[in-house]
Amino acid sequence: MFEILFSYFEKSFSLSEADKVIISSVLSERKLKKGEFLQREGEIVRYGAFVAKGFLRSYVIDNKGKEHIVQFAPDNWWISDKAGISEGIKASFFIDAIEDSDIILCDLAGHLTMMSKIPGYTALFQAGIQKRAAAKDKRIVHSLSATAEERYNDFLETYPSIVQRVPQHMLASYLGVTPETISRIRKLQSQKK
Amino acid sequence: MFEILFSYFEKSFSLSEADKVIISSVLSERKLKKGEFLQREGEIVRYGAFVAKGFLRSYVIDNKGKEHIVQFAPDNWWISDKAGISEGIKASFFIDAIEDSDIILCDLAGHLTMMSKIPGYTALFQAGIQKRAAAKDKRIVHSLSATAEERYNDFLETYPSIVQRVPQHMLASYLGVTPETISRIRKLQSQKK
DNA sequence: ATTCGTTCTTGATGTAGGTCAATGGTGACC
DNA sequence: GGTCACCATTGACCTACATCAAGAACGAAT
Repeated sequence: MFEILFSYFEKSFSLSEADKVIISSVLSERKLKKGEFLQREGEIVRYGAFVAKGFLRSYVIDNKGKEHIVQFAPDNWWISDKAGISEGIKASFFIDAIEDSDIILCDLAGHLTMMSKIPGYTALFQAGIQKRAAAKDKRIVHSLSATAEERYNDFLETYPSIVQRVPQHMLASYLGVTPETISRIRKLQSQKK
Repeated sequence: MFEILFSYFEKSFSLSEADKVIISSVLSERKLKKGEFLQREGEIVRYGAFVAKGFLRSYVIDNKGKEHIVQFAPDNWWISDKAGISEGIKASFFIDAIEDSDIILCDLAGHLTMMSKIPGYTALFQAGIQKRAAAKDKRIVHSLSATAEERYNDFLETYPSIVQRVPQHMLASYLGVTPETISRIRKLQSQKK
């Protein structure tokens, strides 16, 4: 299972055998069944997770009892509560598996070890932070200004592979609309063509 | 002007005289008149900025020609295009001054120097990244799920000092509503009491 | 003092998308 | 194979907010 993480890393930088030893000694593996939780809101956060296979999501429940999906994490994505990995912090999200999943857990110690010993990791991590921040800014602006249909189309373009895999009420929850609206948008668009 | 930055730092960690020398040799000062730009969309980004005095904002213009404010930065805040400071990247935002402002510029080299020589800075920077990421997540969820009035009230609570200083059409732009809506919300609330 | 620009207010009307409710499809489990 | 959840669809109606338009209040510039 670490092999998947290795080849993920090797898309950005090369790993020596020694690096691989460090990584596998410092991280741990876990399997999640569909529906199983990695963390619940309010629990103490210990790990960030890399999805080797499967599909996770993070979400919050607002004061009206409604779920709002914050992030999808299909294969080869990282998911964590805060940006990066911290420790002793209360989780603000729920994170659970949408499909049976194999994940790799990274705690703060592991993160720090990799940061100090594997420069490529540090660079990748920093770049990831920036990319995510930019994506969040874009999502904020979009959710404030774009129509439901625009957001839907944008999601299709940006994450075509995700659309296939999530039930559409989850897509609705991510986009901040009702499932009915997604249904109507799809109908409209199929008629247009 | 560096004094303001120093005391900002010293709220989190202590600075030696040597640290202060490093900092002031590596950063630069600048004044902006109200309305002046620090950067425009598409320009090459060189600096993150610390607002010593005054008020900046960042915003985008969408394809319908509408402005959307991404961030406000009053005294003692940082503002930058991406999370953190990078170089040779095209700006995705406009950043300009809402009031006459004194700012301190930090380029990538300065950032790296401080990261390597001043551990307190590194810690503060990391913590800042996390706080911002969490704030953005909250804003995303809010903008997808809360009503205009809820978002307005939340902004009042979270940033009471900012509300005083920005014209309300900018507040509207930040919240993703029209100025008319803000006006009506205010009227409603003043009647209630 | 007067003009002008800018911001804020208020009203009338339109519309995107939410809510509610009924119906049909589909897969899991006994 | 039938029952039972769960999910998507569709329609009728409603509401929050946008849009458009017309003043009012304020300060800055001449």
